[in-house]
Amino acid sequence: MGGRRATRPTIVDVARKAGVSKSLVSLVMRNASNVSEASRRAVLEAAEELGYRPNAMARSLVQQRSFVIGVMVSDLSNPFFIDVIQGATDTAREAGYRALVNTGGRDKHNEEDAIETLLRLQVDGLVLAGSIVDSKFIERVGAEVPTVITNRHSRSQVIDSIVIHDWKGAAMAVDHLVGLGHRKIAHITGGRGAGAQNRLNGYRQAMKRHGLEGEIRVVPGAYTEKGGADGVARLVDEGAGFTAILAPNDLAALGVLEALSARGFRVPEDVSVVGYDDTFLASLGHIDMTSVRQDARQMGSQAVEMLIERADGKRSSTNHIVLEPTLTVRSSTAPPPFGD
Amino acid sequence: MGGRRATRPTIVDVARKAGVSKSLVSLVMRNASNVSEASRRAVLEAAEELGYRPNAMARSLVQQRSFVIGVMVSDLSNPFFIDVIQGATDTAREAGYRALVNTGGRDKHNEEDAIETLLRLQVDGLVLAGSIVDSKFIERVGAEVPTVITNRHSRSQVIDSIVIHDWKGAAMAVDHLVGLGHRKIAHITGGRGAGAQNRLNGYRQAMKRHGLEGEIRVVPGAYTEKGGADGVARLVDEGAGFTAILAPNDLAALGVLEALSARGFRVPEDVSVVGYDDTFLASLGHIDMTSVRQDARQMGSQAVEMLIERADGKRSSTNHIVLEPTLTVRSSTAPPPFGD
DNA sequence: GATTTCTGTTGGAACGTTCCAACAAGTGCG
DNA sequence: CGCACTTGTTGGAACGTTCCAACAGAAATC
Repeated sequence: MGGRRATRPTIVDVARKAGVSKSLVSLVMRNASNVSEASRRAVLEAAEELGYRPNAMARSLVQQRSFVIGVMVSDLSNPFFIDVIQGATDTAREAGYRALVNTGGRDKHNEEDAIETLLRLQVDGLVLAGSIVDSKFIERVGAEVPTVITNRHSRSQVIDSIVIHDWKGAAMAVDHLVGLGHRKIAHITGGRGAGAQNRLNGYRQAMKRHGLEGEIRVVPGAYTEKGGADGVARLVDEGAGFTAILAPNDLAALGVLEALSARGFRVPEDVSVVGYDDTFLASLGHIDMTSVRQDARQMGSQAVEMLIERADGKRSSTNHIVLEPTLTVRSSTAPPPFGD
Repeated sequence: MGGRRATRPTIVDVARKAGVSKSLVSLVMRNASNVSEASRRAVLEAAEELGYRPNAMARSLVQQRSFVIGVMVSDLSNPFFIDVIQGATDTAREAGYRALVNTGGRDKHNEEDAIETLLRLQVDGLVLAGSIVDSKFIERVGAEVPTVITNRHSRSQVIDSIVIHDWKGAAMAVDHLVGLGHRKIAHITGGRGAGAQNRLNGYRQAMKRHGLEGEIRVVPGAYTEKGGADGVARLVDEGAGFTAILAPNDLAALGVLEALSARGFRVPEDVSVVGYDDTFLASLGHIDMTSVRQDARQMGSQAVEMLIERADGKRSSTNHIVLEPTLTVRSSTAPPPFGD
């Protein structure tokens, strides 16, 4: 049962069967123009019968191009990156490339390993989505193959980058809350997560701009549910009041919601909450949370476009792109309680 | 800026630089045993200096093995499959293989295309996670390369399969609810989704087994938030009472929760809700939902193990594995309201 | 009718590896 | 000392494709 798998037929087998040269088979498979109808049919028929499938490795070996774009994504469990992948995949497909995903699981060593694997497979371009590996490593990689890094600020001369303006996103959230009448707006940070530092700065600046310098409240957190919950615990322990919380991302915001309700705070009546990333989590009916929207799909898509430009030799200068965030307002934000 | 990328150094360049033959370089790179310390060092040094990186394509071409396992996942936005990928990736890595992910986005044509791409890359094995392509197509694929299909029942003589006992999972949920005292247990189905039919059958059988044949209530739904919400609307419209709902998966269950709360039902005081898959969604503190647990990671892991067994020629019989679900009880289920 | 151009086809070199049979230089043993 | 064995190294063939210069035959041009 199952049986031995026959070795796969090669171009030579097809040629023999169709009674032509292997070169002609090659031409037919790439549907070149100067092939007679008769030969074309004979070849296709033979190929079909044998179940022939071109060997992409042999092909890239001689062509020196694989038409594969590697996507190394640090953290698959973050819905944000899933969207990046989808954008990259679709755009690659439209351009005649394929996107292959490898994951590092937020472990530096595994990430390097994943990148190494993709490089050995001779990918034509590399998207590093939220990678945590050293700049030095990335720089070396970029010298070998067109590379775009996302969600991480870069000044490299070699690597293209594409980020969403974290600073501005945080500021927009603050503006929204201030517009609703809030003054006591606290921020739980994303720790050493990608973009967290800029979001923090954006928060600070915006508070100052609104003359709320004295109300700045920052507690350390992380890009996880627990990070958000811990942040709330800290805020409450410290005693000073707050009427709104800016979380570092959506997952953390969920932790915030949970921790608040456990402590008897109602959202948004007592406290307003703003998430970040606007992943599907924020849009779940049961949650329906205001969140800073980052267009992850667009990000993946544009990253691939940049790579293909480079691969085709259409560009040799380095691009650092900054996308604009927007704010998706939902029902987790409202004016502060009376008297605050 | 950016500059022209030099062509990559090959094994011959390293050999020349180190003053040895390319064969010896090859041996060093695969760290073979019979190499003198002196040569080894010379080679490694030269390789380092040139930034040499073995070309995996050339290697697989001659070895007739790529040590790559392809994972075609139909729907990246389902957290369940993300876990399957993680399991597959980790297990592959431990066994000296790499897992590369390609996605079809729930589109039949794109899925076939994704599979084709992986095949042309000469993967040593293929995991089809929740694929919706024709059995006929899959059967042909399986004749070429070791293949495991997950979450889809198969009787194939060629393709291995690995599923979780959907029938039993649904029955466990019913048992749990009956144990709490429920009788009016409704089921919202997953439509044509993978495993949905079996879950439905499991529900029916379990109801009968408990002598609740007359209480069977089934409404059509889908594996989406909307599917769950629509199901609730239907149940309410139809008028007959219910004290518990078995959703077809977690996402749908979230829709159920939302629709219930919009209609003024409290969970679990008025209605108990059970989800399916036990993804991270169910465990979110804010949601904390009882759900039928399917060990997705284990599934991905075992799929890869089966592939490697085949690739190593250690097995030629076909395996159809059925994993056991368990029930994770959380706070969305409780005894029915008094009097029901 | 000779030359040029076009059309369709071809065999061999190349891509960057691994495999393999063969070898030179030691090392051990009777 | 002669022989067998071991250790370390080697060049060439092979993997399955594409590229390229070259070709034969037909069609077009003078």
